[in-house]
Amino acid sequence: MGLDDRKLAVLRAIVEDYVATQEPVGSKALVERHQLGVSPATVRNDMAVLEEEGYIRQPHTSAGRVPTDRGYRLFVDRLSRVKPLSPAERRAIERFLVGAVDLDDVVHRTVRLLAQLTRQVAVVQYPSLARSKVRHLELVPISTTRLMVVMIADTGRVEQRLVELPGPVAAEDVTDLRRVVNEKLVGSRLSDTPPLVQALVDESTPQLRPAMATLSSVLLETLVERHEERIALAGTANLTRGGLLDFQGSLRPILEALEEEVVLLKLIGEAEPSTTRVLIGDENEIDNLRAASVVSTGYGPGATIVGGLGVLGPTRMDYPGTIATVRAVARYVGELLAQN
Amino acid sequence: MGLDDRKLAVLRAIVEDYVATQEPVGSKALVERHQLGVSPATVRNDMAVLEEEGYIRQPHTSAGRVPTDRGYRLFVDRLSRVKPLSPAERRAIERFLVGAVDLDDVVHRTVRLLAQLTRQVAVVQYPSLARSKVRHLELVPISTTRLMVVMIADTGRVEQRLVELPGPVAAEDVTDLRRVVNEKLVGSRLSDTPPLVQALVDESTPQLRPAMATLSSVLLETLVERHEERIALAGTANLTRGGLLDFQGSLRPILEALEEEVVLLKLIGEAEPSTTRVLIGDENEIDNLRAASVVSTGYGPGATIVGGLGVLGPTRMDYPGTIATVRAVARYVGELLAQN
DNA sequence: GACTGGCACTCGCTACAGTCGAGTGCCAGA
DNA sequence: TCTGGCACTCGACTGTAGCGAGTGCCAGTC
Repeated sequence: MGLDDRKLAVLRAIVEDYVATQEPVGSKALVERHQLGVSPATVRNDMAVLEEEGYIRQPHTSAGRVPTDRGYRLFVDRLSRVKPLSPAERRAIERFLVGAVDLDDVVHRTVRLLAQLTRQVAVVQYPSLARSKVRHLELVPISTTRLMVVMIADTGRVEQRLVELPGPVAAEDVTDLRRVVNEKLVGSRLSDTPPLVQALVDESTPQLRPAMATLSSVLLETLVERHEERIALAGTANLTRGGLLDFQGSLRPILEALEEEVVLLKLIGEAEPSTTRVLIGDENEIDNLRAASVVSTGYGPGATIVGGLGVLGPTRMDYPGTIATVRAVARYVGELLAQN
Repeated sequence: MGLDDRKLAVLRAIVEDYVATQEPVGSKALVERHQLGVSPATVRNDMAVLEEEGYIRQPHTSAGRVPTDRGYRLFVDRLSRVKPLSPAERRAIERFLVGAVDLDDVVHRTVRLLAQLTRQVAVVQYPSLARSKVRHLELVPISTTRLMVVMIADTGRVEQRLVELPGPVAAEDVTDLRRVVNEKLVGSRLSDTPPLVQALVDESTPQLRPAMATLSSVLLETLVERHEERIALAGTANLTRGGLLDFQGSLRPILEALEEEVVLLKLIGEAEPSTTRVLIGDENEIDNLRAASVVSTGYGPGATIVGGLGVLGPTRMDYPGTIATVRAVARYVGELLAQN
């Protein structure tokens, strides 16, 4: 088990070279390209140990070595420093994000930016409703028996839903409904609302009760229970970089997984404060993504987290660079949101 | 030039066989699989003529024939009948679309349905704002100098925008603004609003004028000029069907094109009433899509068109089936929208 | 004149053999 | 513990040969 420093250096060198060239790396080439201070033969011995421990493997005899998922894991955990971003990248981020006019715009710009900087598939979750507070609820009568409910969250998200009322409701009653709903719900977290919403119905006047019952059930159902998360995606074309070598030749499972919102949420939606999560290959719970790695983190104004963002790419990816970019973008987006 | 009936039958058989098998089709196989009533030799002669006219070609000598874009065009225009949908498909459409709770839901369901039925990439444009009428404009104060404008269109689309006011505005003034804006704009087409919006400013009281000016410029800019179109996409995984044979081996350009909203809009956004547009390979104006075909049509409540939808796939696609499905889905969606 | 059967020809595909070379494992020696 | 040397492995590439689907052409028939 004892991996001395040199063996670790060899592993690091293998990962770096393989990521750069996409070709199995041999002992001779390694010694030439890195100052390891030892001969190829020694490196070979180290490689044999690393292979036995499961950090690298040979695609076939008489070929160089390639890192395994486990090897990447060790590399990420212990052998790499997060690269500081280049000034050019910082500028790119700022330039890209400045001038966003609303939340939609912010999210779209962010996801494109991430895809472009990392040259990978980028995923951004809209601020989660579960973590948002109600800023305002607007009721707009569409007809006498139809209401459009527009909820504005403090994170900037706006959700609307059509409500079919059980019977006609007068304009004054709508005003009443609006007032009551806002008085009770504004400022509260959506995930905490169920009792509040229930109270709404109990406390309404008999006249308003039927309408309020429908309204509150729609609110509960669409905003809390089936809590509507949104996701933006960009950069799928990046999957085709590196020919067919990555993803063992078939993009199919990856593309399929990317179409499932549930899957995406699972990938990036479980963010914890100020952590960057890296899932490498097999560590991924989703079978379709066993050939991919995901780097994700949470973002939000200040220290709170309102959503997740991240990128997905081949296990053979530039982890230090990707991690740095994901973090930086998340931080900038957080700042942007804090300004609202 | 004279293509007699048999030659046309041969072309039709070639297209059908090639679409089904994805392999160049030879004279012998053709005669066996279709009742042409002539010998392979005769078919060969016909093939030679068809090739000379540019309807089919040989990938290489000593291989069968493959339709050219021009061949598909002739097939679509003159040799195929639109297949009626199977009852199972009709049921699938109804089952899928029933129960949609709002426009977002309708669009998402539609695009997934289309992708699933045609087994191709599906694209659905949200009802265009340019073709929508204003149903209601809501102004929600976020702070004393910030307003959220929520526009609800008669097509069900809801757009919101944050407006930074030049100075603080009192609550009563917001009420005034809301009343005025709604009085003037409700019921009008957004594309017709520029003069109306201008009038809004001219007619406001001095007190409201600065706020109204900002508000109206935002309205103009975001809803009319840079008229915000939305697009939903699904089924990209279907691009990987048929191995690497379709799209001459690289999905890259296709995926890139699909990421550009502008491109997608161009593809499906120029719908004309009750026409199904078929663009085959080279006919496509977008270079990246020269290896693909697009089948698109408009949809909307009743006879009006509010947006486009369609699918994109390899030139080697089942045109009759795809056309039928696209039309049917568009019709159902139209009916669904008409109910609102 | 249109169609057919026959025939020589083309050429991609597959299989097989041979060569090359990067890379390895192992071992004796420093 | 490291190193240089050496035999070995095996994938990648090359060249050759045979197979067969498919063609174009032509002479013959209805």
